[in-house]
Amino acid sequence: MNHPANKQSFTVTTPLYYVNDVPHIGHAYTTMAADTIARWQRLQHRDVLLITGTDEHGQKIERTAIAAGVDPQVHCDRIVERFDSLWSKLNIKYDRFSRTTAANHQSVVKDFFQRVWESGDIYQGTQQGWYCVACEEFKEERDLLADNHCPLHPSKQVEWRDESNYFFRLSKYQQQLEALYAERPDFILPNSRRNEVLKFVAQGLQDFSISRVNVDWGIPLPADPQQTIYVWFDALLGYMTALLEPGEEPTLDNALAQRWPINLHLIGKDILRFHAVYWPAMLMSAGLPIPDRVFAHGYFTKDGKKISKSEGNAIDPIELVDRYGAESLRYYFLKGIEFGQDGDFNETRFVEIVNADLANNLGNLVNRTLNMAKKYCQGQVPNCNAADISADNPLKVLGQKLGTQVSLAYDNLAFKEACEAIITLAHSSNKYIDDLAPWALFKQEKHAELAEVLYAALESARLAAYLLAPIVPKISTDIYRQLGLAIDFDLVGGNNLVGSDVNVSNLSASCQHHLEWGILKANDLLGEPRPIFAKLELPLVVSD
RNA sequence: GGCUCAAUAGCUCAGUCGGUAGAGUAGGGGACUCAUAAGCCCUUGGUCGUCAGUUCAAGUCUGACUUGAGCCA
Repeated sequence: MNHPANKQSFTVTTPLYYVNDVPHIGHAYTTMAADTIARWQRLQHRDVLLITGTDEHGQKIERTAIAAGVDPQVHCDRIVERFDSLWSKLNIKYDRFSRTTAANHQSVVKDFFQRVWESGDIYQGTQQGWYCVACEEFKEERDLLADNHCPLHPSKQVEWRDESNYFFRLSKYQQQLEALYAERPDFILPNSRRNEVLKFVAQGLQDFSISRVNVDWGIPLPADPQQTIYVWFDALLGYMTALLEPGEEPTLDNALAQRWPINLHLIGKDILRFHAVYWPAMLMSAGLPIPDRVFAHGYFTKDGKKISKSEGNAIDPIELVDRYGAESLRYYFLKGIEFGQDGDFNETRFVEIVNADLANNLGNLVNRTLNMAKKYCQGQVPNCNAADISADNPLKVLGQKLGTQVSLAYDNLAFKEACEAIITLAHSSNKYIDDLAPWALFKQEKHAELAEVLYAALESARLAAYLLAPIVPKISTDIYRQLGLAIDFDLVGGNNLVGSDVNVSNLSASCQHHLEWGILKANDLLGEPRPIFAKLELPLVVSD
């Protein structure tokens, strides 16, 4: 993730989601993770751009709209609204929402197409074969199910196509791609996904078609306006369009002037091939630098079973967030699942994890410590400073290492590891309090010792809150407020909320050293203790 | 059919260079009282998917197999 040439800026993308259907839990997962990374980078004083958006062209959209009796653009607008409202519910602070139907996107696509055209990598050819509209791809006959049904869409029949199309000379880039993977072993992560790509490329690459005839809902091909650009070619370029400043003249050069190449593409494992093979090859052809990293995360099962429409066991993210709230969901998906591996969503486990960590462990730590400070220290930070606390105080020892440790975890997208390290500090703090029994120290009038113990515990809670802020910003803000620190972790970046720009620099400046242990100042006024997280109720067990 | 990854406690997962298996959580018990019946301590849980091989020694290395997830335009 190092980006020496442009160290202060960090650009991360979610996929541009295909608008053939309303958002599902997978969309929410990728976007929560992207938002967490973006928030982390902003806290580290980087100039962050979080890009999300929608991919709106293609025959599938056209047909879905027609079936619903609306204009494709109307259909897209409706779905986009659903996405945007979910992002708002999940407290996602994106900077750019890139739509492939936006006017400026067409110009960028034209410019890019022109570059690839000039490098001689586009040619006209014929493509015959079975086409699945749902996949927007040609299929090999041997892969089809009985009666020409698509293996990925068993309810749909493939259609025979015999088209004159334009092709991209992917085959030309096999060696360059293999060199790229070899030179940059962490271009594709995790490793298991990288292996898949390596094998795929080693089999030999075939040129792929980048245009469609008889699809009106798309961007006309500059070289032949009778055809439209294949959705994937179009969609990947949406990342570039997103880099344009609002109102800027929409040229490719302008789009790439500031932030190209992108630091991180976060994707689901289903679209790895497009991002790890086609996309870098397209960029090579256009003579452009390649993004730093493509990270493919896993899929979910629900209670151990594959999620599918026919099973009717889809997880509706809107229903979940309405029932449990954004902070719980964000915490569960990032702490409860190893990022990069497949995970399971189980409601009981969800409630258990969130309650154990956020209410019992961290929540209770904050609450009990503040209550003691209120009773024993007149509601002030105990009269003690970090420097006065001995170097072998267990919480100081842990706290001084934690910032580095958690930074590393976030930089590696190891969210689970980050949470575990933070919760370990909270546990150690609870144990430390029990061991030293401040209530007894108070009765014995050992005020200096009492101050030290409570200071160490409060400061550890503060550090935990700071480090968790990218995941649970509202809880962190609440803990900070109770500690008497007026920092709102939600006023960080993101153009989808009014007034945020102003606050970005203020915020990262106001918590410049908060990664370190020992920020609370002796005798500062504390806030009123109040539970930071109300426990969730276990779902009723329904027997089938 | 080819390939990738996974399989360890009820659940979710660690397990480095091969040296007789760990954590969190859930279950059981205890002492405490500052606290959200939270926290702390102790504790019950494992033939490490199966079978072979290499080795003084295999969760770990090798091969085959089983099951699951995925990729093969």
